[in-house]
Amino acid sequence: MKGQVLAEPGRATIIDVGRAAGVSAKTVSRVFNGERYVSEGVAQRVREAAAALNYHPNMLARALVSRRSHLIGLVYERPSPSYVVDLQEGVLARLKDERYRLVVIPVASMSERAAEVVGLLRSAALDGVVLAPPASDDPRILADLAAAGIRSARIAPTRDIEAAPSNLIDDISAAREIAAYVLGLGHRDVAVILGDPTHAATDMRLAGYRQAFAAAGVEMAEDLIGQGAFSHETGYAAAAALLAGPRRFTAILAQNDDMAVGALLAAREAGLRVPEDLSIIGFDDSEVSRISWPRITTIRQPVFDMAVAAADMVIAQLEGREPRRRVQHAHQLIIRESVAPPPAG
Amino acid sequence: MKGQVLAEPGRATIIDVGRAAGVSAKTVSRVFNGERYVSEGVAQRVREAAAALNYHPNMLARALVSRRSHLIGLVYERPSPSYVVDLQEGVLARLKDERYRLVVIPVASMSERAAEVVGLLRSAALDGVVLAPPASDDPRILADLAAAGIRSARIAPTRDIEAAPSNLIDDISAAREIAAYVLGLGHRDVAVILGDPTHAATDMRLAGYRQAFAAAGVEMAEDLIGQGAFSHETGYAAAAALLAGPRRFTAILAQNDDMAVGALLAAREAGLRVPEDLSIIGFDDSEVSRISWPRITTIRQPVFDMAVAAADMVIAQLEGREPRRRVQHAHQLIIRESVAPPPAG
DNA sequence: TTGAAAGCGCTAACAA
DNA sequence: TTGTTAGCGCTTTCAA
Repeated sequence: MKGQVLAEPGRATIIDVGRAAGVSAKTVSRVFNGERYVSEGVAQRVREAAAALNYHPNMLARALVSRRSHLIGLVYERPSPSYVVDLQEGVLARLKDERYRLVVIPVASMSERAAEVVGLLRSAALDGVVLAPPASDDPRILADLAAAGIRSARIAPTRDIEAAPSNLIDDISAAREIAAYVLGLGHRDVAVILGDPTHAATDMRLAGYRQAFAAAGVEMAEDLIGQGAFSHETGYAAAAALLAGPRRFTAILAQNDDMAVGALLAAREAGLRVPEDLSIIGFDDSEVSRISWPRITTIRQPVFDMAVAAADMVIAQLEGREPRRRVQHAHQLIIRESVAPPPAG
Repeated sequence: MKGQVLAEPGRATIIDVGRAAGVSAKTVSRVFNGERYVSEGVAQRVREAAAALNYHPNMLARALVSRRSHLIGLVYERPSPSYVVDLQEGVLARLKDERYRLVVIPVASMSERAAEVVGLLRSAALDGVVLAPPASDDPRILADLAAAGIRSARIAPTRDIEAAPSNLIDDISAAREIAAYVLGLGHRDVAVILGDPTHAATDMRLAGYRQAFAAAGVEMAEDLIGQGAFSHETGYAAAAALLAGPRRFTAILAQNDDMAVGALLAAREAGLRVPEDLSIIGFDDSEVSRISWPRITTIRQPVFDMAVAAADMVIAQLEGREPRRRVQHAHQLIIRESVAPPPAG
């Protein structure tokens, strides 16, 4: 029995391995980090000793000395489940095989955000973060992150596009296209359901709709603009309110798919057939748009790809490479069964 | 100029704060950890110095010395987005205000799992993990976790219920109830769409169906049992195959809601009305069951609550408290519009 | 190609 | 009530 004993948790350290292999701790470190200048014989001995002792490097110690936690955060405000999962899977796809881990940081609401991000900065020891809306548009968050030396990349920001690496689609053009498609089918009385007003996409998409109406020479009815917040429930409520109002319309432009599906339910309850009596249009091409009935005509926004690219931008910065500053991702009009020409009458 | 200078990252340490406040590092540590035995005057000075230096504790250093990363993992195999999000939100709800962070660890498939979990053990420095199916049923994973000293709690395990803290519903009874309900309406030719065979819930739910059939004295048609894997697509495919087969049936028992919605699509494409011509039954009460049309009759499984409880069990262990070993959560039959008595003919 | 010494920023244990 | 001394397990000098 020597005076030195393994710590109670029984976890072997680099020193134990070194002792067992008859080398210094530094040499063990070299082997485990794949550094050059270790003779193959020594490396072999070290590996055997490590295996025998069931040694695994302590990430916490590594993190302390290297100042790298290998933790990447994903900050988002809970929209629909499928959007969140697309986002996460995209980031994870890029992190895979990279030694980085994903920490999810959903924030409940605008008001909570400030405190939430302070907490994020102070306590989470993140190396970098991917910011989804609306955090991606918050100048204060960007400033705090930069001040704390936390790398970031953004999904769908609309302001200060150059402030941090960005991944975008052209929301205005996309909204214009889909509205033009609807108007092109002959619709003239078109309702709109807006998303959360704190998300900049809400304004951009509305601007795109307006451009399409202007180009078609159709007046947009301001009293047919309902307010939602990107959820199924708010889409349902907004559509129900519009349908209960005095003004008739033959199509609804919802600013995302969840609200479009909510509107679908409201239409059914009002006894309307979709698309024969009422056309319903979404945005995002999220899973619900594909599994609803009828399936929703929408704009495909490559959330997964955007998340992959954002994660890549964060990693590039962490590795000292220059990240791409701004990637414009392609959107696409997806025509499905929820839209038809307006009823003859 | 002293010889000692702040590190380039400019981040103040506990020593800098101590120097500025005229106290030792340990005293600063006491203040920041809310320990007793610090006079209010000193505490005040320390706080002011910390604020002036923009000091924030280094979590990595804390983690090293306390042997706590404050990271909790969530291991799951990607089922539907709404299930995943329910799970995450449940864990996060319990972690909120607890200084723990959630690291998501989706594993692609059974085969990947072993290596994935080895990686988890070795590299992620997790304090604890919540295991969703099918990881929650894997004895090897449980053994490895225990060996590594990582606390765990499980969602919906079916084997070795006492091996680690568990959260369950009574899948057999639940499946029996919903099948009994369908048989009670008069259905006799009932198809089944199974979930992923590697998930134990698949077997349990089938067993429950069988019990109901036996109790009703109805023979279960083995050639009406289709294989799915819990996804919308597999539900669609399995239902389409059954509908294309020779044998008629008036109801489909799908083992989750996603597959039920897939079956709904297949029924529509086959020109069948749901529920007039064909009843469709799901399981889980996930979001899709509420937003589909018709809405799906299903069994409510409180995934969110189970995740909250599982996170609580992990935290209890980390704090040295005795966790609850086994919580049986209540399920509930949710009757909606996708089921009707069999057509008269 | 290898090792010794120093220290990352913090806290536990003890002393004052 | 406060401070001192040792590390946590690893990597980074720098020397051999």
